[in-house]
Amino acid sequence: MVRPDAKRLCAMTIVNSPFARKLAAFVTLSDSDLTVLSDLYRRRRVFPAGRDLMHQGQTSHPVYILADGWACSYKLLPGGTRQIVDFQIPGDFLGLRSVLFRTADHNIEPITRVEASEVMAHDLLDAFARTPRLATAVLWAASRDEAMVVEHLVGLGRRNAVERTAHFLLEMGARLKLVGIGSKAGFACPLSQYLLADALGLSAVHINRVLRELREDGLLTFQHGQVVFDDLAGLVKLADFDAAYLDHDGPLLR
Amino acid sequence: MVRPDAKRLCAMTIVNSPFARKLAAFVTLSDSDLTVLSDLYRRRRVFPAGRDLMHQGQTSHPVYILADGWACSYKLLPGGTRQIVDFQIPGDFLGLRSVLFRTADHNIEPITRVEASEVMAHDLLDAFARTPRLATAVLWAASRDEAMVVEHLVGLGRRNAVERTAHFLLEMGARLKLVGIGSKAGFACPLSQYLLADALGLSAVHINRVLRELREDGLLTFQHGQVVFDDLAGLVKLADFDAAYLDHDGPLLR
DNA sequence: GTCCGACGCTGCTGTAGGTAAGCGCATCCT
DNA sequence: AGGATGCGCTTACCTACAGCAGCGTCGGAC
Repeated sequence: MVRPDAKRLCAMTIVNSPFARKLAAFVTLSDSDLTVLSDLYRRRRVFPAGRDLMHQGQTSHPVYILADGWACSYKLLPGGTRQIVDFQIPGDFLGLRSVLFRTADHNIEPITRVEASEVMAHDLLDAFARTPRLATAVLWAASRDEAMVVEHLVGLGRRNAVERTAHFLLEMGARLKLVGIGSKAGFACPLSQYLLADALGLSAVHINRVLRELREDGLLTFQHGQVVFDDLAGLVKLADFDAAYLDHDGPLLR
Repeated sequence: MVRPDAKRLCAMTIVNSPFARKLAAFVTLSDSDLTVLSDLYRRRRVFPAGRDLMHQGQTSHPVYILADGWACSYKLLPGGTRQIVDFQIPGDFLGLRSVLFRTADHNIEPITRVEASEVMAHDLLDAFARTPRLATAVLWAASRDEAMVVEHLVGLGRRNAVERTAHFLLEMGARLKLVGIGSKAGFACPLSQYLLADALGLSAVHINRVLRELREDGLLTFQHGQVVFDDLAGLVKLADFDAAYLDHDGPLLR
């Protein structure tokens, strides 16, 4: 049996993890929630940048919680091109959706060196059974992820390159702020223009044009791995970005 | 208490509903699963074509199971344009995803006259608790829906107009075949070229050209509300469509 | 009847964004 | 030092698609 103060200490260390910070944005987590959470963190693993850690068609892979670094999930097309569906940042799940299917339907590639905790599906369900609030928070986070995919889809279908790029970078800013990396001013961004292009359905050359345009219009500067929002209000208006997303500080449900 | 043979009769009538047919494609449903299912069907409602039955920003709306007709979920953009995220056909949920959020993040519009069963979130969770297999099947169906949204996103990002249109119509064909409407040969399709355009991120005029092109190449005919696959193999190849999707007849998990 | 609105179809013109190619500047290797 | 290699940046040219305008057909309202 663990002594209460040791438990507390454990909860203290976990509370600043990106995953906990993200969930805490949806519901207020109790100490017991946090200790259950910390159990999920045990099997920490490290992956180098560039080598896929999940392939489409691969059967029965584990689920990870990203602790550090960036990854992306993408699909390959026969022409050799690819479409990046979403980027994962600290606090996000890797491969949660495809755990229900026996086979993954997309690839996941670490963009930087990545640290992630491997979670057994069984342990996760077990944790849900013990702490319903945690289950609610995770489901909520999953719904938010899906809503972001939908927003991405809308952008690809009906927004032009500039709006789309602005919207994307605003959204990344909001997500990073939520887990304590980055702020309203900007964020450190390890994405190359090629990655941006594959995510936004554009060519790398055109991404370059778009970034220059945004820079020259005094809206946003993306240089040397750093995104700076030069005119946040202007960007939000241009991209039709839901600003509530960027702003909320406390949990939505107490 | 219902007599066993009455129960059986009830299960017999429900088994041919689109919803049950769809779930049965994922897991084999027992008689008791089917009776639980039939309880969900009680509050049947009818909606006329064209008038939205859910608005983005609307709070605390119910969930429906579509029994007859077509609907679409879409998002409006400030320019007055819209992007259709997905079409719903018999057997599909309406508004399942946004039930976790307090407010819906998209609109749902009936394309034809629509019959749908209103389901209380509580009843649904109750049904899940009683029949885990049903819960599995529903989760599976939800995952499939999300996978389709992802595939739609990939199409918008990296497929040209012809491939995208072909892929879309193949997918609708596969979905309709699953619930017993339509076949490998084709299906009845109430979508106007304007709706197609809003879903595929194109203009209605260009959809028209694309459909003509597909027709002239002997691949597919879409005329008078009827889609006919003239050259299924050619279409599958052109669109890079996952044919396994179209083929499976029995449940994936027994 | 004839008016009117949906919807489908086509031709013309403009443009957003793709493709190809090349340069500069880092970093890494040998 | 010299050559790879990767990434950012730019220019010139080309195409897939949008926008607009117009015309035909069907079906419903009056």
